Amino acid sequence: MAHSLETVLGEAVALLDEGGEPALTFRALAARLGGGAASIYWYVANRDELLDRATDEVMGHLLEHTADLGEGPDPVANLRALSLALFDEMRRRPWFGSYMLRNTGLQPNSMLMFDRIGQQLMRLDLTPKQRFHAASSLVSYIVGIAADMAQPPPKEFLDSGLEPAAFLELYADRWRALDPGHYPFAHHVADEFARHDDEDVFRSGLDLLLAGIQAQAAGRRPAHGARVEA
Amino acid sequence: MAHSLETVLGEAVALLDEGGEPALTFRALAARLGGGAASIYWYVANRDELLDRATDEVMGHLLEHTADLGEGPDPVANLRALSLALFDEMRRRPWFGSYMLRNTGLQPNSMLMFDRIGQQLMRLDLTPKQRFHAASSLVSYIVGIAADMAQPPPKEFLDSGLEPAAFLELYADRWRALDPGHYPFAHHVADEFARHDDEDVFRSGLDLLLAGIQAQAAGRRPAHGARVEA
DNA sequence: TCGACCATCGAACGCTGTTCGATGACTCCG
DNA sequence: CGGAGTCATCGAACAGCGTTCGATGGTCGA
Repeated sequence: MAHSLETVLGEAVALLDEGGEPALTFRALAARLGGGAASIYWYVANRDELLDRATDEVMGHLLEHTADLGEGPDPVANLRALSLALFDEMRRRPWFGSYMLRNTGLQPNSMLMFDRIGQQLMRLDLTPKQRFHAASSLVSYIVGIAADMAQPPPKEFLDSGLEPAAFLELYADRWRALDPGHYPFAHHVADEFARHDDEDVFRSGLDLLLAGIQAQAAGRRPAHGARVEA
Repeated sequence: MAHSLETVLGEAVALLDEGGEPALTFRALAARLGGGAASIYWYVANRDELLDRATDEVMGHLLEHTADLGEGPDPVANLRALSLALFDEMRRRPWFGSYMLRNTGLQPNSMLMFDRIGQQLMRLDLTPKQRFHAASSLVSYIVGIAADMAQPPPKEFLDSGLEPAAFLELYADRWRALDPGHYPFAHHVADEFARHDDEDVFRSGLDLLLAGIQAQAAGRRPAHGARVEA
């Protein structure tokens, strides 16, 4: 069968989309491509490189689709838009976030995304060190949220067949069942947890970071227009 | 051979400390315990549960060693101290962070740590929703940094035998070799990257978040004593 | 003394990533 | 036209993995 690096990566991404990281198997991928598992090694040195290239592939597409997101007048708004685009992609592909930050040197598109974030920070009045720290913190935060959402739903959920909201409520009940003496906070926020929306949580922490960055740029004066609510 | 859940988890943690997650093998663990691999299944249902319990084990020890870290007068300072304790543990055990947030229901100690963070937030003048968002954001950020540090050093490094600082400089050179037109930010912060210290970066983002939280508590007035520099 | 339960064991199964040598197709050069 | 050589693919095999199973002996209470 006639393959090509593109078709290999394309099918690899499809496999990842369908079953997550454990579903990406050389044999399963070979079956899709209509050939033997050994053939894949012609295009890729090992499974790690396959994963790297697959994630960089989707990062490349994401960069294309968001090419215009850095051109707004407000750099902070651009950072928010860029971060939300990453969040959307991670919601679509839970496996994606997990491999986002292993910049093993290859992964040029991940590096490009990092640079895009940094370019917005260069438009703010910050020191290079502040900019480097800000970019790193933003990426780490995004990846942290990604790792959270990448957790596969416990099989209790898959078995129960409940709606996500109902399952969340069931989970909140488990919080409420804890000993209030040892877990006062769990009780305090059980309701919030039951009703929470992942994107709200993401936006909230993101805005904390962005407000802090903007405050730095404004020279410690209170930031204008920075959303610190919610 | 006579095992016990404690010795099993203890040796599992030792194995993880020595070789990271891939080193934790049922056969390797059995060899350490002086028995067969199948015996481990008496104490643990499968490898996932073994990992969960092992991480919860070290989280338990961490909770003990930091039991006094929530008693300071300033909740924000307590949050910083708690976060730094987690950071230290992740630096000591790179594998630890990766498994910190899979709260599959078991993992009572991870839940306890989450609650401890929340308890400090309960001392701040925030809405329950704000507190839930703040706790989630803090944990996500910490985990994101953890994921970053959990990346095994590329084998180029292990082969070269260079000092970490020298290797970092070599990496920075690679940034400097990129096309400045496509990667302006990489050039802009290459020096910072070469000299950066992981803990500084962590503290920086952490302070952004904490400053934002404190600003929320202060009702949008500029926060007192929140470190926004660096 | 007998049965029940606890803890452990060796052997095996099915799966994984990966390697190797062979095999055919295709291109280029004399 | 013919042979050399690279390209791409293949089947088979290897070592390792998590996991299961049935058997085995040890320990305890009745």
